[in-house]
Amino acid sequence: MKISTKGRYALAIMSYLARNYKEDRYITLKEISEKENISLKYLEKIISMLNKGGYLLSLRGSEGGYKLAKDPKEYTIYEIISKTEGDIVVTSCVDSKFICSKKEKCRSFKLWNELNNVIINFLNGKTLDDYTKE
Amino acid sequence: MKISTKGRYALAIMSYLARNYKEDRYITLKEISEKENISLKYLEKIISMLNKGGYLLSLRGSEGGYKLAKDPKEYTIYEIISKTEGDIVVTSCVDSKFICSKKEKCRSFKLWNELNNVIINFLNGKTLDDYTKE
DNA sequence: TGATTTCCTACCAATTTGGTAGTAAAATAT
DNA sequence: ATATTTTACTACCAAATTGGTAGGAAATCA
Repeated sequence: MKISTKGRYALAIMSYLARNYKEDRYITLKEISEKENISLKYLEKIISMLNKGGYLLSLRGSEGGYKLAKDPKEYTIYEIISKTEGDIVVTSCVDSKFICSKKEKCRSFKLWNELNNVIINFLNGKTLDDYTKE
Repeated sequence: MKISTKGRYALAIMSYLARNYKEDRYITLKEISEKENISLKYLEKIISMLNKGGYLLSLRGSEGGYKLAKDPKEYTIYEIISKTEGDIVVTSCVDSKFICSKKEKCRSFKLWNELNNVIINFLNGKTLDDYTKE
């Protein structure tokens, strides 16, 4: 029942980019690594999970780096966490891919599905902008 | 971000005992193991975490087994889960034992602490009786 | 062309998860 | 008494996950 470092570091990266959103420059992982005290190599791995399908903008070479593709208000915390940790499913039966004929009647499914929704609604209700300004 | 089998099986055990609460007899793990399809040895391990400080009543020998020490309405789901999984702490900094001078100002702490409370409140708001009747 | 920085693949140690095995101790049935 | 049942306790183990590291290729800019 834990958010791993992957998710927490992902949020740290995104928040760093959000705080520098107005400057509109590419920010290197080296800079984030030094300011946030996270290993560069680990950051590379984490950001590669975020940097898919145009979720971020990136550029190689000097003066390169990463920046947000859209306004911090348009990123939800849930998105950021689930891109790194995978979909939040407190038990595997809650996963929509999980096939179980007893779902309708199952006490256990009902409980965990409800808990899952409580968590997702909470994380979907907050944007990166909310988080960064808080 | 998962509830492990330990917590889920603990709930299955407790719910089984709750469903038989009115009969007022000791119920063997063998019976629960067969009805719920969980290995006897694993159940022993899990129930040993629950059976502490008078949380359950137990008796050895034939006609022995386990039964609830109080009414199903007086057990919360949170208690049951935390006895087997440990306290729910979505990040270690949320733990009251964790000392960090930045807690007051920390965005990250605020977010995870709030999420933690959302989860705990949800699980504390439901009793074993609610769960069993559902 | 040299420095910088992302991108990609592979590897690895430590921890957690999900158990199993064996035996001792207590209570009951015969 | 003693055989059976059932909890109680300790130790072990394989597989998966977590939290990284290492090395090099490819792109971009000065």
